[in-house]
Amino acid sequence: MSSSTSLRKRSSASERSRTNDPDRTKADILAVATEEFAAYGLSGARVDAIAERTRTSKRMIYYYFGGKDGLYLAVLEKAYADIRAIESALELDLLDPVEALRRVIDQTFENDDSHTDFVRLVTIENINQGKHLAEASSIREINLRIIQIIEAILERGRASGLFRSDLEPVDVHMMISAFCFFRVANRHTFGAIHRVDLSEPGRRQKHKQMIADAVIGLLQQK
Amino acid sequence: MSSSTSLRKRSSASERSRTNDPDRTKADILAVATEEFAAYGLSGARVDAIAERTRTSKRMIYYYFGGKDGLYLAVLEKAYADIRAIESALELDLLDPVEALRRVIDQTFENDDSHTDFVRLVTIENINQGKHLAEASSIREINLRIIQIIEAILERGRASGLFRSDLEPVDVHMMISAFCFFRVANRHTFGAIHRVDLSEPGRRQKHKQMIADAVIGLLQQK
DNA sequence: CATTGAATGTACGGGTTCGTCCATTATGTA
DNA sequence: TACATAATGGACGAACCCGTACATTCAATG
Repeated sequence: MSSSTSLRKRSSASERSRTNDPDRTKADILAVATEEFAAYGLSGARVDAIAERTRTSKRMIYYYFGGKDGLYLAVLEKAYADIRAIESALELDLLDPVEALRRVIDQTFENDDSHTDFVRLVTIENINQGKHLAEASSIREINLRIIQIIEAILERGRASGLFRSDLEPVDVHMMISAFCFFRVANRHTFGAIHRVDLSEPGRRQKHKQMIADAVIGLLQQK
Repeated sequence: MSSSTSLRKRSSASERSRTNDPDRTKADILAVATEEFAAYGLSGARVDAIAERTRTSKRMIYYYFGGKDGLYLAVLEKAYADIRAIESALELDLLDPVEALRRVIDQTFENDDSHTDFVRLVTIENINQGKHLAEASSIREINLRIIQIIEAILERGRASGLFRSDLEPVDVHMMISAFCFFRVANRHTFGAIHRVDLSEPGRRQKHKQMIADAVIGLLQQK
């Protein structure tokens, strides 16, 4: 038993001596952890399960992230950063306000729809009463961008008399987010109860149209 | 130490012999469990913690509900039943379609806003991929009612030429739910990021007006 | 009032899960 | 090359947590 262990010592080429690669190790852990936390929640996720699917060992999780909570926070920060990076890339200055707003809504819709992990992580953090997010100041900064974008659009829309002026950017953002987020976050219960598949392409398109029409229509009401 | 234990044997009047009351025991467990599951989620909830806060012992949880999962399912069913019972009581036949719809939206808004536990339980069940809800056929039946109510309103609205006819009741319901639900479910993350208190009365009223105007406006678009 | 099943309480065991201790190897630097 | 520090692995322990075996009491019924 133990003799066989002592035998394999740099014997085959495949069992090469280890290579230190901190960045890759961290990124690897983070990727696996994102899946695990998104799938099972904070309390449901298992540190051992994450470690197993990793190229490295559990020891590294504690070495780099301090523990389960630290890892969870890192996952959450990265998820927000990735999503908002996409939104920030929007170039809307040349479009008329209605078209620009439609573009923002389209972007949010597609983001939530294609980043299920992000939606689930945010949901989980809300179950956790946002306690971890409160410590992550970086997340707040990242999100100010989307508000600025909407604010600029509203400004231009008001200037040309298209939009009403009693709605704040943050409220408009909430409305858009609510629709796009709910479709993904509550997919399971809503789908099971009403026997509809919210991810089906046809309904997907319909909903995107609905949301845009509703928000834009609201802003144009006098 | 142990002598004192043997001493208290039907000594004081307050330590009366036990009284069997199955209904009360079940209801008691259910109430405590609702709080625990809503607070910590399915995997985060602790059976021992529930038992401790109960008038009875852990043994009774397994006696009446089979186990943690059975208890969770019972909690979920009761939560849905309670909410939809309120909605079903609406009397809308005499109102004009727009007013009736406004009444439905108002009801949904108030329900989600005042039943935080319900919102959290639904959220948790979605994190759990709706696997438990799929087994609870009762929940589906209960929810058909709200769709029927909306359908009737849409019918009348179309008949008098007020509403467009290309929106299904279930989509309208989703739109209403999405907004009302998100306000409560994502209160923590959204509030922390944008520094707004979504439960503050002023914003609450504003949001109620917004969602009603948006949905009704959408239905009136040609 | 005797009996029987329903209802309840206590104590505990087996498995799981987080975090850490100790040892070892890699890599940059003097 | 020697050394210091960073990076990694394996194994283990202590706490936690779910579920159950066993014992006991209540209440309905003949």
